[in-house]
Amino acid sequence: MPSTAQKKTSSTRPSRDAEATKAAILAAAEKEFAQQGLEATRTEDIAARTGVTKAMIYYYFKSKEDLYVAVLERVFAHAFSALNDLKQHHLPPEEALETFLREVLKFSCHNTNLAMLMFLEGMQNKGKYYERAGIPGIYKALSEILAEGIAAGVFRPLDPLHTAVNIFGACQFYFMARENIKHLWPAKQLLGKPMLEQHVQEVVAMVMAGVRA
Amino acid sequence: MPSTAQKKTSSTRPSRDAEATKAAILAAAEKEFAQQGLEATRTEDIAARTGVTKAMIYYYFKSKEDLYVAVLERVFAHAFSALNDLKQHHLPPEEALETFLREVLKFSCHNTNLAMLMFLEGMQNKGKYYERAGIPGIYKALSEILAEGIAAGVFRPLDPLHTAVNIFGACQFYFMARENIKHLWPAKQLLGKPMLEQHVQEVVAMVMAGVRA
DNA sequence: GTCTATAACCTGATAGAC
DNA sequence: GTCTATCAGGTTATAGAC
Repeated sequence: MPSTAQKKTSSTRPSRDAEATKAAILAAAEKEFAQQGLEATRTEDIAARTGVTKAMIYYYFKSKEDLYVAVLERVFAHAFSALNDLKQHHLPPEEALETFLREVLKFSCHNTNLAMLMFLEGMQNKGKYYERAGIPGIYKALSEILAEGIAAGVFRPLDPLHTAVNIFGACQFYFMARENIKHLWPAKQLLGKPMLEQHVQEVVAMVMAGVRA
Repeated sequence: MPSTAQKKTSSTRPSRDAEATKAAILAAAEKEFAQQGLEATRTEDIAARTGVTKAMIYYYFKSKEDLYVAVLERVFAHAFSALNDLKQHHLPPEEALETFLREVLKFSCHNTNLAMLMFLEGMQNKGKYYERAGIPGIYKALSEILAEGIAAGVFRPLDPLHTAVNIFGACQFYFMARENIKHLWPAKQLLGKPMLEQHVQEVVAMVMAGVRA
């Protein structure tokens, strides 16, 4: 309940700046939607987090749903297209897998809300607001890399689709369960640079070892 | 929006049976809370799913929050204590890890809402309704097994805490992302027995290979 | 134990002043 | 562009009949 609608507009965000206000609303909405999902998010909370009033949300975005779609669009579009582009390169399986993993993790580290938004959208809204086939696409891209590696004999026999899902789990769970796991490192910032770098390293190492023949 | 409050009480659930009604409410509430979280869940939807009226929820549980706590209690208590009991056995690291994995997966397969409930409770309510230290406990139990394996030389050098989190991710993601991944297997039942058994097998194989020295 | 009806409250969305 | 005031609709929770 962040109800302290502190009006620090003048310090951090110039008053009467359309672009700045719109961006601030989008950023605040992203955090709220990633935490609560579409329905449970209150426009009042987004406004408070932004430092403007509720009316501004309806001025820039015509409804809560439209704001939600705008948030998803902004966060997903870039990430998905970059992952699908990797398919063009046709690297040898081991390199392809590591490259793919690092790319997925790059996006997740860069926007730590991505995993949550994707997942809540699927679970709560059944993908109603973001079909795009982009989500199945990334699982398929990964499973194809795995299948090629098996055929080439560099990966052990495994089910490519199941393993693709489980690999994504290893990559994303850290971000999705952060409130459950943060007490494991009382002195560290879970989303700080050192911890994120270690997460990437540990996931890559475990997955590569986990699939190798 | 399951608003068809079909009154099939006489067929599946005898009218005026306190225990049956209470159990039916708990079961329906579990599904809704696992999907929507506490705030976004509507008592009306729970009632409709149960086949009774809203008033019954407040008769058996005095508030939505109390019902939520009852659901968490019922689902978590058993699972966590069983996992913590494993620590007593002191098996060799490899056996201990595989036993632990299979136990975690047994609970997740038996109650496919467990992962979602745990995770939404952490993310949305910051563990307010279910601290119990049970959640950190299971990560620590797993990381201790990993640490022992490294010391014994049977596991490769890895960060035990990070790896424990990532292993849980590989186990649980399948259940949490089910709406995102179900289209990958158009002909199969994601939560049917054959698929769950394959999930267990794939996770165990990948994790064991992923940590072995 | 179960239902219907309703009270009290909250939230998305709009109108209109500045 | 931004705010205040307000409405319509929906939600939790309760009262009281059966």
